[in-house]
Order: sequence, then C-alpha cells, then structure tokens
Amino acid sequence: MAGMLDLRFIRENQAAVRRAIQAKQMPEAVLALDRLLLVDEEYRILKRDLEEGQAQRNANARLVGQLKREGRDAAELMSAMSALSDEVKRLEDRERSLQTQLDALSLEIPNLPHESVPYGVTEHDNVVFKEWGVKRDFGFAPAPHWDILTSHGWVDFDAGVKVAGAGFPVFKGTGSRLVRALRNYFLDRLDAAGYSEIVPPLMVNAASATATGQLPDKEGQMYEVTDGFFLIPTSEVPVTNVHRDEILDQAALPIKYTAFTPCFRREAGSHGKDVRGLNRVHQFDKVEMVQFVAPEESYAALEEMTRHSEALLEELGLPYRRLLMCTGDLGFTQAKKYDLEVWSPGQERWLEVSSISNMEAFQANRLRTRARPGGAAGKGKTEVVHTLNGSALAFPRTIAALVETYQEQDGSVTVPTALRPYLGADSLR
RNA sequence: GGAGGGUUGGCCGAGCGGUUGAAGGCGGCGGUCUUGAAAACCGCAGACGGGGCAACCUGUCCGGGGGUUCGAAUCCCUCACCCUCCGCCA
Repeated sequence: MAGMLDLRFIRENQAAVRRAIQAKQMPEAVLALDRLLLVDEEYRILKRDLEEGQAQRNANARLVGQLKREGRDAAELMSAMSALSDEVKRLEDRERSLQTQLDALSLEIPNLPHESVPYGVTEHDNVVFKEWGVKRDFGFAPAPHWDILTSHGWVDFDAGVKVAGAGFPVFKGTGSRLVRALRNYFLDRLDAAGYSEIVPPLMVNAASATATGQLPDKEGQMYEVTDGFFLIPTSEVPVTNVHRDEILDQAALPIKYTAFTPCFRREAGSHGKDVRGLNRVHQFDKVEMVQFVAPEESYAALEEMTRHSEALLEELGLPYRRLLMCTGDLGFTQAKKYDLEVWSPGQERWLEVSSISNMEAFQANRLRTRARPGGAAGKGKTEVVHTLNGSALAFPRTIAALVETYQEQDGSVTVPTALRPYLGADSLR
C-alpha cells in the first residue's frame, strides 16, 4: 500500500519532503523517511536480480513443459532448475520482507503542507484568517451553556454518566428537538449546495481506518470494538472509503457527499474546563462534507467548503473566526486546514465547531482511488484525485454557542430565524 | 450458531498443474463500407511496479495471505466476503 505520495515522488524530492516533515514538527517521521529511503534503495537493487531470476525460471519452466509434451527427457533441466528456484525463492522472501518494511514505513510519512500554509510550531502560531459577526452586548452576565441546558432539562449530564460514563450527554425533550432541527437544517443546506447524502456504517474495518489515515499509530483516538471494528471518529472515514479501490469517472468529478452521523472519540488525556459541559464529549453528532475532486480544483474546493460551513454560522447569527492552521498544527493527513471557531459568550472563549481540510492525494493514494475518463471501464491513463472533508458543523459546541448567544435574562432562549421553521418556535423555554 | 456452494478482466462466463503469453460473449476504442448511421467485417485494447534518454525490456496480479512443485487460475492450508437452506431475531 502506498503512503501519502508515491515512493517515486519521495525518492525524487527527498530534501523537500524532509523539510516539509520538519515543518510539521514530526521528528519521528523524519526518522521513518531516512529508513524508508534506505530500504527503498536495497529493494530496487534486489528487484533487478529477482526479476532476472524470475525471467529465467519462467523460461526454463516453459521449456520443461515443451520437452515433456514432445516426450523427451526433462530430468536434467529439472534438477538444474531446482537450484535456480531455491535462489529465486530466497530473493522472493527478501523482497517480501523489504516490501513489508516499505509499506509500514510509508504509512509513517505524513502529508506535506501546501505552500500557502504558514510555518509554525504550535497552535499559537495559527493565523486568524478572518473574523465575522459582532459579539452580543448582553447587559447581564451570560450563563455558560451547561447551566442553561441543565436548568431547562434539555441535556442531562448525570444520566449520561450513569448510562455510559462521563462525556456521554443525554439530550432530552427540547434538547433532542434542537438536535433534530440542526440535523435537518444542515442537511437541507448542503443538499441545496449539491451534496448527496449518505448514511454510512458507524463502524469500520482496519483497512478503511488505515486508508483515511487513522491507523496506524492513532488508535488512541478511536474506540476499538470486537471483531476488528472501530467506531468512527468522524464520518469522513466511512464516506471517503466508499470509493476505496475504485477508478472514478473523471466526468463525475467533483463528487460531493454529506452525512449526518454520531462520532466517537476517546479523547484520552483531556480534562478540566476543556471537557466541561458540551465542550468535549466522547460521542457527538456532526454533519460532514466530503469531496473527491480533480487535483487542480482542490484548493478552490477547500475555499468553497469552508464557505458552506461559515454560511451556516452566519445564518445562525453566531460570531466566529476562521483560523488558518500553521504547519505545526496540521494533522498527519492534511496539506492545508482551516478551523472555524464560534464565540462562546458564557465561557468567553472560542470553540472549534468545524475543521475543513484538503488531503490532496494523500488519502487517495492510500485508498487507491484514481480517475480517468469513463471510469473503470474507460480508456487512458489513470490520474490522481484529491480528497477533502470538513464539518458542517459539529453539534455540541454549536448548541453550546447557540444557547449561550441567544439566552435572555428570563432564562428563555430566542431561536435564530433560520432555525424557526425547523423548531416550530420563536423561543425556547 | 449449523450445513452446503461460490469469488476469474469494465460486465457475463470457460478454464485436464505445462502454447493461459486467460477461450468465448457483451460492452469500449480505431478502421473498412456508408451521404450519415445501423449492420457486417478487420484490428486494438487491463492494473500496479522495476530498468532504460528513448524505442523497448522485464516482473507481479485470476478475493487476501501462506505453502507444495522445475512449473499453480488449477493442488494444500488459512482468512475475508457473497449465495442457498436451517436456527435465532428488530
């Protein structure tokens, strides 16, 4: 299985790849790169000897067959072949071993940042790309969402602890209706924007989790269940894997999918105010966008997708800012990423509600998803595709910002206009 | 959970361990013919690697992985998936 970019690209652009990995602040991946290049060199040298041996073995085996068919004695050739076959087998064993190493090392090489991504070491180096909206002047001290939600009985955190554990909020009554309203609202908006809806499996196999980059080495983020399944940390995983091992029709690009699913994340090591209320939970709902596009279109697609998510926040009247992630805060699979953070007046902090990324060819290579005119049955050379995904939006923090932003002094929550048709109410109380 | 049958190219479908260097059909592409098209006929056609400036040479791939053999689509082991019947079940 190929890693991010194919081996040939890495081989021919070693210096640039090394620099890019260093910019991502992933020293262990630099070590993997060094080993990868060494193993690759040995592999290619061995491959020549191996192919020569295989060619000779094939020719002789054919000759044995011919002799036997003609009723002649092939014993001498066959015994001579024995030694050659042993040698070829030895080389094949070595090749297999090197191939296994190459595969494993390839999976350790992260995607490279796009040239437009600013260099940075930590999240503090991210760039505030834009800010939208005016933070509301309350005239009273706005409550944090957990107070609002629990006082109305819209979310029952204690019941969640009893049923499952911390980080599994139970939405009740109006809270549940709010979830359902957001789900329909987001999906309707994306449907109008040309995304076709998918209801995917909520568990995936290891092959899928590897293709999109959750495996190897990031098991800490996913719940692994029995029978080799993983609970999805985002619907990006099952939706993107829909086209694993496929040659797409170039004329069908861009392919746009949206999906509403619960997402499951272990969030090991999180604590304190980060996990208070709905700030960080183990199970949450999210509407996701996924696109398969021609390489030259992918950066326009990234902007377009980001605008879709921003438009939702704007229609909901929630002030937000867009961050351009620096190299050091990019994920393993990402070439470029924007985060959208919504303003939480009750906590006086920004909450990440969306992350939109261009994976370029990184996932497509792991997925073995390519494109050509006519698709699998078509003609011509297969070409790479780019994949992108983004949230539109994550529910819990959106709900947190929503109830905090629209809370009134009497404890009620005004419903933003865009959501009224979905809730059938102007105000929640 | 039990028993049985399957997995071959874009699709369907053959395939005694040795011209499978994957039959045949459909679909695709190019051509002949035609005012044009259809039909008919002829021809071309996979994926992914390695070597080479190139022409070109070469390897691997018949669900995945191992094995037997001079030689495996074909035999053996193993895993996954699909189908049929039984059981259970929203």
